[in-house]
Amino acid sequence: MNLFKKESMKLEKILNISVDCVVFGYDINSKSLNVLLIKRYLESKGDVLVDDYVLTGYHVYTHETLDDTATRVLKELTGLTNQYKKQFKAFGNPDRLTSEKDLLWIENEEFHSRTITVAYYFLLNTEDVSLEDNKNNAKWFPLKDLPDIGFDHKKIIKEAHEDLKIKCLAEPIIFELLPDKFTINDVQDLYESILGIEIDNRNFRRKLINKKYIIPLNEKQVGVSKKPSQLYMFSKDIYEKMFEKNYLINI
Amino acid sequence: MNLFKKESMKLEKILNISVDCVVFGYDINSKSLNVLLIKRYLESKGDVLVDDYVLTGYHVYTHETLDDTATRVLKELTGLTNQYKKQFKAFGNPDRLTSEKDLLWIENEEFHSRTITVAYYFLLNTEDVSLEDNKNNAKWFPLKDLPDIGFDHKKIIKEAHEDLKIKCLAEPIIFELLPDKFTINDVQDLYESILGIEIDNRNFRRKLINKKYIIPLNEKQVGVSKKPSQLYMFSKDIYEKMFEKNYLINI
DNA sequence: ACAAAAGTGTTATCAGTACACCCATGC
DNA sequence: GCATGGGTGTACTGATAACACTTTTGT
Repeated sequence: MNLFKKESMKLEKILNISVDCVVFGYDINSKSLNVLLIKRYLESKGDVLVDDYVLTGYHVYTHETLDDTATRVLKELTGLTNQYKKQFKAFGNPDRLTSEKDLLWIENEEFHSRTITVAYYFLLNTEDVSLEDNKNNAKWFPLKDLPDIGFDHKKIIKEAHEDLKIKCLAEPIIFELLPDKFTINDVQDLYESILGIEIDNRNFRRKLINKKYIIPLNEKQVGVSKKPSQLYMFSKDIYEKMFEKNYLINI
Repeated sequence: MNLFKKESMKLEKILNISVDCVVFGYDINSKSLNVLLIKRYLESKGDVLVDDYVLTGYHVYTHETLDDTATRVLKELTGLTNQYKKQFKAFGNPDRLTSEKDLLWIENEEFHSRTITVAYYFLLNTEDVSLEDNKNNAKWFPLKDLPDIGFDHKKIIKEAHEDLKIKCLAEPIIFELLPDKFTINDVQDLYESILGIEIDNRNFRRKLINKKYIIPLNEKQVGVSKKPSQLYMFSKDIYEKMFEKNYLINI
């Protein structure tokens, strides 16, 4: 297969199947768990017809896996690759794109109103994303304070959040939302943001520090106007070697 | 919308989107966790071209939710409705239906080789299913001893099993695989089947009996040639009232 | 010296684990 | 009376939960 052919194949979109991405970004300074949304705006003869936000997503190409579609969509929006990615659910209700606004919007687009979307979420920290001059008017919104959202994307975000809640209790994916070097309190704040609960600091500290894959660094925070705290890193290697599948039947 | 219209709409298939169902059935007598598969057989001029098993599945209709498709597929195969159902993953690799056998099979069928399938699993007990004169040649196979399987359905079964393993540790879905009245040892045997581990009987007993939603009945087994054991039932009501989301960060 | 957040210890309770024998029943 | 699986108790260990004050730093 020559390059030209490969390129031309790549451009065949499947018109009724898309991938939508819930991009979670943690802002360590404001301690806010955010979602990256893009602007949807349409006006006609001075009337604003559509003015809200949606998830980023795109058609699946004929010769592309679903995972590849998700990776491509994230790259186009943020420039990032190799972020944690999870396919969590497909959404395919016949009425999912049939509100008045959605139909208006779809008129100008290539995709069907009867589209099934495979939803992914990504985990990253907001600092890694530059939103300067992005063509989509992408913007971070706190999960707790979302704007007006189009299609069925509010539901998709909600289900992504539910899945994240469960998953972050069972696997160390929380570190995907943090910078490489973090403090114990950062991790606690983030758990509290995701789960919406309060955690006892002393017990949490002890528990986390006892994990062998949480490694203290010979470094402290700099440039903070308070006692600088100890920095740690997460070792995926050590975690995987331990293979800590605790078969606790918690039903 | 009149009935005729509704009926005719129902028959519009989406040709590149399907739902596949992994039907898990527990056989309490043989203590075997089984999967329900249907025969795929094709011969031409005396040559057997295709002879293996696949999951049951079907196209999504245009005016149908994904959940409804799954429910319909299960009903057509087993006559059952209202069984536990979980959408666990979408499979959409471009090469998922492109083996030689699969292409031969698809020739006679209405669906595309580039089909995306949304996979569900169902939980039930084998006793509830009658396989007398079923048109699909459906048959139970132990998960540990599967036959030759077509399409990418072996992978789908494997991932369903992984999801079930995780989910049965976190939620009381295990009782969906058992009859209404069961013994403590039944539950233990089933956990052992699903997880592939051995569990200490005394500890397991204590743990389970202490759950408020495990209710002892004034009944014992009958017709067994040994000491008949105490029967219990699971109370979903009590479970839900307790709302036992133990936020244990187990990472 | 003050503000702000970091960091620290003890006790009580609960849950998990390891382990071996007697019991009730149907045949 | 014997084979079969049902059912039982204890001691140890480790984890969790509740709880309030001192320390370190930058300004």
